[in-house]
Amino acid sequence: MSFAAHALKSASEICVSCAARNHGFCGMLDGSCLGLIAGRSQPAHYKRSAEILLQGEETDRIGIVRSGLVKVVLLTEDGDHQVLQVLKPRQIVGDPCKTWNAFSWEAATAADICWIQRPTLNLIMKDHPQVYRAYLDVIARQLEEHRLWAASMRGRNTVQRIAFWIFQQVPDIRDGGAATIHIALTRRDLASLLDMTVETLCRGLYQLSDRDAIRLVTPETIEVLNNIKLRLLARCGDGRVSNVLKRPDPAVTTDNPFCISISSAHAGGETHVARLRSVASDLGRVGRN
Amino acid sequence: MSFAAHALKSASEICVSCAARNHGFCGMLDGSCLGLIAGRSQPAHYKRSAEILLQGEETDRIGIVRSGLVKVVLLTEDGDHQVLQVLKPRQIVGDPCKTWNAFSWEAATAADICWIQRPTLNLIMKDHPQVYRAYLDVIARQLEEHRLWAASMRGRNTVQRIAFWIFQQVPDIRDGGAATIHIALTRRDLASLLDMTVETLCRGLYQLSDRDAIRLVTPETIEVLNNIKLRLLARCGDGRVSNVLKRPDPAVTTDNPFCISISSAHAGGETHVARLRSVASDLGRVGRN
DNA sequence: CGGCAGATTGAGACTAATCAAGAGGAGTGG
DNA sequence: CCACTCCTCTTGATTAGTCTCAATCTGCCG
Repeated sequence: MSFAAHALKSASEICVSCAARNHGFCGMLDGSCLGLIAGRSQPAHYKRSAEILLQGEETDRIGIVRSGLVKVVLLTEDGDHQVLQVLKPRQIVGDPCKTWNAFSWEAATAADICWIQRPTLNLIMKDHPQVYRAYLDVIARQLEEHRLWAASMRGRNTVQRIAFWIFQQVPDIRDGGAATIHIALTRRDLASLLDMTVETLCRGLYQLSDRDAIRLVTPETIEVLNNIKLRLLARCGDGRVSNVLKRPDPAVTTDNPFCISISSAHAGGETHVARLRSVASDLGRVGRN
Repeated sequence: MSFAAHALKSASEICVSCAARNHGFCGMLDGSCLGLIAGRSQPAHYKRSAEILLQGEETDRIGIVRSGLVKVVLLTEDGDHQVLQVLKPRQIVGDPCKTWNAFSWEAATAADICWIQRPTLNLIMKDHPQVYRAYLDVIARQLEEHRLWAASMRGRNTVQRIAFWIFQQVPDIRDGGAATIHIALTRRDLASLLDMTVETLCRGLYQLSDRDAIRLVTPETIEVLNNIKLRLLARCGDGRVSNVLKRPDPAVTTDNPFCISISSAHAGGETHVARLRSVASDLGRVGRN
């Protein structure tokens, strides 16, 4: 009992500083429930490129990313490893329902994982259905995120994909200002995530640099010089983008039409799509079919 | 009460013939729980290419595919349709946790959907936590499936992707035998799913036909003449990736399993690539030649 | 200092998109 | 019945984009 109390205490102390404490899975649980789980969870630290879960192995625990980045990789028969997704803090490592892993999970950076034994979680779940709810919510978000990511990679050439990724990394939404971002992933991992070769990634970065959208400070550090230009490069054909950028269009610079989120893409019906299409044609978007 | 009893009865009758009855979401529920849900569900029929859920709209219901194929599409700003995934019977339509839809769901073929109002489901869930469990399981499977699909599309050229897709459609695993499969999707949808243009899809199909792997009976019907050749053209291993990796390899289970993924891919690069290349030549590259 | 792994740059080959056009089928209206 | 349009499927020629192979450069560690 004293052990349990001690465990509970230490875990709670850990939870205080945890990024996932008030958000995601843990954030959806109430105090008593969180205490139960916290008392039975085991934090673990992983160095960069350490294996967290190995594809094909059996595991009876699931984890929550506390800090760092975790990549979901598929090991193919030819020994290649494909980065499918990069998980950020608060997201879940491992497959909730399967005993064996369909993928490998590796630390993309130094990372902390908070582990919970699956049987323990199942026991808690019996008394606290809200755990299911929290779990479902996080997994559903990861599914949506992955679908959106897959969609983002489509219909974009390599430079656009790179620009899009950088654009997503920019912490603040303020346009025009300069932001310094740190590329935590290696070139190899980033290239695999963006589905291209390292060489192409490298060339693409320098293309963005040549166009004064970003500045390559060090191989791991880039500075976003022009966020608007970056965003345009992320979604438009390179040919006519420069033309658009040369003539400052107030409609584009201030109230950028690409700010329109996907959710509202169909709200306006015909006229909305028509308007978007006209904008797209202005920018020379290379669409398919 | 009599109405409820009637609804329960009719729904149960529908359930009897439902493909999802004993599998997936419904299959994980026990009798009483299933009865509760069945009594409150509404079946609906959709014609091919009918909108099931519209991207950006709000919905308070989720659906289960009873029959037919449902495509998850993302409508881009330029009015393009991107097919992200194709859902088969027993899978779930709609986002479980969000009130607005991040994607559109459309009937890829004539399809039947079994709808459940979200508030109703939430009420049932309070008393029957197993519903959460079932729900989580199905969503997790869809996430895994989508991740696997994304991985399958990578590192394969267009002909390999087409061959891979056809190979997945073959109902039986019997090698060597001829099987006739029906392409339920339109060329446009299939091309979008495989991330290529319709022209490329068409050319690829005829390349497979020229190599006597398949025979194009009608535009919608193809006959698999040589399943082994098809699999080789798809660049599939003898088994699934997981099966290969499931075998306990002492080199893998040591403290540095990473050596087989990254290190060997680079350090032993020459010989490894050379070996793969020889295999590839055995399989017959689908180049122009 | 040399080895080593990662990052960068260059030249060439080749895949797949684009543009263009023809063939076939389904529906419509005269 | 035909002509007509519209759409899907198909094939051809061209070109841009990306991968491959190769070499160079960098920082890091023993």
